[in-house]
Order: sequence, then structure tokens, then C-alpha cells
Amino acid sequence: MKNSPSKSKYHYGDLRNTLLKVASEMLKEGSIEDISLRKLSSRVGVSRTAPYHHFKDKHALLCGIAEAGFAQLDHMNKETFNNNSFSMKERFSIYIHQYVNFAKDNAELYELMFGRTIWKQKNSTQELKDIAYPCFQYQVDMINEWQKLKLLDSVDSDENDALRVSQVLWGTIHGIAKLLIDGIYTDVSHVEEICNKAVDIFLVDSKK
Amino acid sequence: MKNSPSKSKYHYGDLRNTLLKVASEMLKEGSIEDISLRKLSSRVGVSRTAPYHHFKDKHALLCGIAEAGFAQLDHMNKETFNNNSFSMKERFSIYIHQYVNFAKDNAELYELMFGRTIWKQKNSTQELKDIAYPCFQYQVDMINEWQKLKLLDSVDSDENDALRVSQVLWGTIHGIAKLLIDGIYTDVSHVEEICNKAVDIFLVDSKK
DNA sequence: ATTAAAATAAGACACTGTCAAGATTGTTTA
DNA sequence: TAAACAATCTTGACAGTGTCTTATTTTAAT
Repeated sequence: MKNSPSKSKYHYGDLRNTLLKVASEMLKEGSIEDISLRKLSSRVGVSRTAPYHHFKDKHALLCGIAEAGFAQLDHMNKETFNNNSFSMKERFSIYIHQYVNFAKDNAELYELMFGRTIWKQKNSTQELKDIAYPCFQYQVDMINEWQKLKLLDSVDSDENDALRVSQVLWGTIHGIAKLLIDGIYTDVSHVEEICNKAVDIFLVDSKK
Repeated sequence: MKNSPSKSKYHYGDLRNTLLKVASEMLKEGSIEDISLRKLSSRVGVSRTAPYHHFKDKHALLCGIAEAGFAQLDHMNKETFNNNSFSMKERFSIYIHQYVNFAKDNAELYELMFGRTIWKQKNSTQELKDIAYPCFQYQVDMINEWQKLKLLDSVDSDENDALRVSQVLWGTIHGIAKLLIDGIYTDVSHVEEICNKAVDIFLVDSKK
């Protein structure tokens, strides 16, 4: 029995990462609701309860998937903000377009990252928070910088006001993304134009 | 006999409306996911499969709940837009605040009305569309009027541009609402300030 | 009064997440 | 090396879920 060519199959190997990888694949194929631990386990070739040795429950596994998404989004934002090939104004525009397009191209992942499934319950994994909160904060920091450069509206010596602007801006891009993803804006073909309009509205010096 | 108040209990009476009413109550107590046809039926005092004679499936019942929400939201918007006690500028501000507060105060209902549960699948009831689409359209119409009055940004003789502005604006209030509802903005206490900032950003003549 | 239709119920099926108890393997310790 | 332990995996079981099918009861129409 020990002579099986590759080591015995009882102990899988790196099951935790395999689960995350395959679950991410399933997320790209279908919707969040289609992911069941049983289908996932069967696809990986392991029993239904095996995942419970690596994740507390299904919720924890979903948090694990979202973690990778936040890492990707955070990296993307930082690349853009620090790209000296473009002016700050251009970087702002790119940031907006990139954010919405990330959501559009990874609809189910975005839904998972920012949806109620994860955040509504208090159960959000600490590991997830440790990745997500700095990602949120970096966006606030970027906006603060753009405000200091007078690209975005701001009331000097009013930190609260700066915070409000970033909250509204985040609301805007999140809202556009959500309306697209959830199928309320049925026409996806005008995303770029919508983003351009958003950029116009928020940029200060673009006003006549 | 037809109108006898308490008839035999086999035929319930107006089960359809009772189901909708009780389901709405459950929605106020807990979250969408907590609503199961079996719990609902048991609470109404009817068998698990009885609802299937009044709704095609669970999805159709949820659409029924959302219908009432859209009627309420639409009514609210019209009241505001036609209220001569306030200037058009004030009405715009009230509209924004009211929209976000409606979402905040009826979180689960709003989630149902604008969430993927209903819209993502193609199954949206025709009855729901017949109520929701005009509600969407009325908001676009309001925004068009505000643009004509030069309260909101607009490029004359460019209908597309008008549409873009209303898309961005809807994205903004929807996004703010969603971030609040889904528990990402954990601090609900600054809703009014956030809304005020949004109003400032979109109103044309509030800019220095 | 008979018949047709509508409304309700009960049974059954295939799913789901997850807990408990055993089986197998890898690692540490004595 | 042998024994003990811990980690990992499997099987069985349970309570949920939505919904299909079939039978029962009531109302409406003829």
C-alpha cells in the first residue's frame, strides 16, 4: 500500500492553498452562491469535511479568497499612484477607471470583497481585516494627497472635510461598480464614459 | 357566505398578501438570508408548499416584497420633487438625504430592491420591472430638470452628457448607501455630513 | 347535485453546512 | 527503534433548505 507511485493520497499536501485556488477558479466560472464546500471538496478530490481542518467554516474560506483580492487591488492602486509617467491629474483619472474596471472584470470577487456576505456579520477574519483596512486607508491617503495638490475639492484646515470628500468619492466608484455588477446598469458598454464624467465632476480645475 | 369573516381554515383567505406582509415583517427583524419559505409558512400557519400556489418560487415572492419598496421610494421621490415649499436647490438636497436615509432605515429592504438576489438572475418578475423601471426613470427625469435649471452640471445639446451625470449621481448615492448598509462604513453617525458633501460636489453654483 | 377548478397539505428528493467519531499518516519523544 | 501524540482525512449523521409530485379538501360553476 505504501508503494503507491506518488506518496499516499491520504494526506493531500497543501490542501489549504489548493482549496483557495480552486475556489477562486469556481468564482470566475460562476457566482458566489454556486460555491459549496461539498462541490469544492469533490473537485479537489477530497472528502466534504476535509476543509474544516484548514478553515473554521465556509465563511473563513470566503474571507481567504477575498484576502487575495485585496492584495491585488492594493498593489494596483499603489502602482498607479506612484507611476511617474503620468501627471497627478492623470493618475487620478486612471485610478477611477482602474477601480471600476477591476470590479467589472472580477465581478464575483469584488462582490465578495465588498459585499455583505463578508462584512455584514461580525465574523470577518482578523487576517482579512489586516489586509483590507490598510487597503481602504491607502485610498483615503491618495485622495488626501490629491486634495493637497488642489486637484480635488477641499476646505483648508478642515480634516473632516477631507474625509467627507473621500467618503463621497469612494461611494461614487463603489456605487457605479455595484450598479454594473448587480445587473442594474444593463449596458456595460459605456463604463469608460461614466468614469470620465465622474472624474470631471470631482476634479476642481475642470470646471468652467 | 362569501364575505363571512372567519370561514373554515382550510382556505386561508388572502394568503398572498399575508405572505408578503409577514415576510416584510421578518425582513425588518432579521436579514434576507433568514427568510425561508418554511419558516414563513409556519409563521403564517400554513403548510410549507402552500406559497407555491401564489408565487412561482421563492424568488418571485422576494420580488413581490421589493415591489412594495419601489412603490414607497417612488412616492417619496415624487412628493419631494413636487413640494413647492422648498426651492429646487433645496429639493435636490432633500432628495439626496432622503434616498440615503431610506436605505439606512430599511437596510434589508433596500438590499433586496437593489441587490443581486433579484437583479443578477434574469428571473426578475415582469411585475417588478413594471414598478422598478419607472422609478429609475423618474430619478433620471428629476435630474434632467435640475440640469435644465443649471443646478447640476450639463453640456447643452448633449443628451448623452445628461445621462452620464445622472448615472454618476445615482452611483454616488447608491454607493454611499451600500457602504453603510453592508457594514463597511461602520460609523453611521455622519450620514448627514456625507450627504451634504455629496450635494456640494454636484451642485454647480456652490463652487467658489 | 355533479363536476371542474382552486387551494392546501403531506411525502419525497436532492441539496446544503457542520458536528462527532473513527481511520490514517507524519512527527516527536522516550 | 518503539511508542505516544498530533495533525490530517474520511465516513456517518443531523437539521436545515427549495421544490416537485401526489393526494385531500374546499369553493365555484354548471
